[in-house]
Amino acid sequence: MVNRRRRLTVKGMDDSPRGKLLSAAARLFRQRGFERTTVREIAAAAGIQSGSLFHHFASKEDILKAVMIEVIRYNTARMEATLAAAPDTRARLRALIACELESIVGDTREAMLVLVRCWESLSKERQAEVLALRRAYEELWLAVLREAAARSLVRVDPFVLRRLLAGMVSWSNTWFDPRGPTSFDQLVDTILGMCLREPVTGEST
Amino acid sequence: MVNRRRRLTVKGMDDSPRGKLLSAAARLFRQRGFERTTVREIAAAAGIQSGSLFHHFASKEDILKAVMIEVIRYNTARMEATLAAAPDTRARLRALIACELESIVGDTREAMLVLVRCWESLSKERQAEVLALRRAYEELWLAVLREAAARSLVRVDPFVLRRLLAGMVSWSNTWFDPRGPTSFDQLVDTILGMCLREPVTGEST
DNA sequence: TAGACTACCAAGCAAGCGCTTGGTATAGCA
DNA sequence: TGCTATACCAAGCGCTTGCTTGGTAGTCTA
Repeated sequence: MVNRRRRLTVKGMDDSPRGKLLSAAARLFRQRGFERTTVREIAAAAGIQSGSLFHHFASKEDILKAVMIEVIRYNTARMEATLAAAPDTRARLRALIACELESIVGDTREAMLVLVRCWESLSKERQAEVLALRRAYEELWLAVLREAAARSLVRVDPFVLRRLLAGMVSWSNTWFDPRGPTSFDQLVDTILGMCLREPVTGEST
Repeated sequence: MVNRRRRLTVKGMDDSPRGKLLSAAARLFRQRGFERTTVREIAAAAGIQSGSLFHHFASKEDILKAVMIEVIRYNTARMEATLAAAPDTRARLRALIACELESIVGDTREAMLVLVRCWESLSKERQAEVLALRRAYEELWLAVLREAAARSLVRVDPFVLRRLLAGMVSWSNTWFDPRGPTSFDQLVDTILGMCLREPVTGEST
């Protein structure tokens, strides 16, 4: 299902001049943080001079926003496709966890870290724009969690459970190593098991 | 037990000139981020001129490190005291969760957010110094989690469980409101219930 | 051919930053 | 009294930053 071996380029971050800038920016923002990444560095990483960069983006902050928007779009689409293929509520819940974890530790890791770590560097206006897009993604989550609660699959209130899950998955970027003792699927099942009313068979790690 | 109504000053951040600087810095770093907080702003918030600040700290980054060290010390001491008063393993696990949550959403909220959010702004050398101190705190966690696993109180491997818990608790700073529908104690019990092998009675939110 | 569009270059501006330097003032102690 | 330590002030240094400005070059279309 989800290809975890290859770190794919986020859609929208292709080989066009704009795409190259976004890719370079995502990587540098993740490595150095937004504030400590200069436009000269981004331009150099994309193979152009710094003044040229302002032909594509009005400001450094607009680059940050664009990185965030691209990764949200990509992962929302993936989540929708994956949900559509899940046969029941429990499978859909597992798919949510797996997709979000994949976005954080897999192919869109860099850009997702930018979303989480550079959020405060975005102005309130731009945050609002990004949040508007993020809302659709969050609705996917809440719809499935409400369904799971209605079927007594989970014990915790959907609002709270979503946030506890977001914490577990987001934090995994600080420690999860797919080559470590815990595999990706094991971690997904562990997290799922912590949410379900009854333990999952064979879920212990 | 834990006083959650009053936002206490972190020890070490008293009314001395140095303490006033640390308090001001913690607040500004949390509000603006490390990079976007200038030494002029910190000095002004503490009631002095910016040049004077370097009498107390060698660099801006040393201020950041000091904020982190103070909050780790304070919370480690609190955790130790709280654990000493817990009668059994389950109570100790609950105490860990409650203490960490209190540090994140309660009295040391500002400084804890600085620890989490400004971590990347610290040089590797200083990160190592802070981590050395943090290790004692993490050992408190792992000791209790190992005990819980040995008594079959929890299903998940202690190493993994600690990290999933860290995610849930850390992320709570983005959403938890003590005046909201979920109380502090309810949230503690919810998180605890997700860790235990058997559901906690009356734990649903 | 000329104009519009895309994409880039090079130079440099204005603002702001962490930190230094040379000083003053006060308190405590021998 | 003189020295030391603590704590502060004020001015300014050298450097960095995001962005502007004036330009060149290539492609496409009427």
